[in-house]
Amino acid sequence: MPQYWLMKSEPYVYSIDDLEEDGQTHWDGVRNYQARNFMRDDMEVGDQVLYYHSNASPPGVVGVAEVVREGYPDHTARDPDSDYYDEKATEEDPRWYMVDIEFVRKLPRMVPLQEIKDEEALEDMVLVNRSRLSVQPVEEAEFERIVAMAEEEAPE
DNA sequence: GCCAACGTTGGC
DNA sequence: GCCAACGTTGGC
Repeated sequence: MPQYWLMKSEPYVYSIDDLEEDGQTHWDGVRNYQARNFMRDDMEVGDQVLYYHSNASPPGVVGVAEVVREGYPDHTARDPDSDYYDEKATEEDPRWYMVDIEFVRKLPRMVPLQEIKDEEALEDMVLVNRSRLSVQPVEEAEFERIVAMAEEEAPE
């Protein structure tokens, strides 16, 4: 049984189209402990990911990806030239981790954050209640509901 | 561009 | 270990 997640990316930095073009990518640059722990400890190959565009207008879920490599050290933390460099990261204690994800598909339409907020079945989503977390768990029913919403017409 | 929410840092 | 200051995220 796969688990379900939501991962945020700013489309100007790395969009679903970029992921489609690349096929797969390292999810580097996460510098939040809670998000790191999910990647390091909980994500498994085959898990399904809702791909979310943050800082977009409107923000929302745009596609699906899949975990293809489980947590391993984020090498950008030890690269002084990287924007994500962290002097406290060492080989023995890498401090930051990433996973690899693969493009699965774009949804037929974006499901905007506002629609997610308006949907009663989604009121417990982490996205709605703790908006800052960039890697977060999603219930299977929530995942399926959002995918179903993308198959439907946008509400008036 | 503003600013609220919230996570992290560092002085004590 | 508390908590004020500070920095970042991300919606609007």
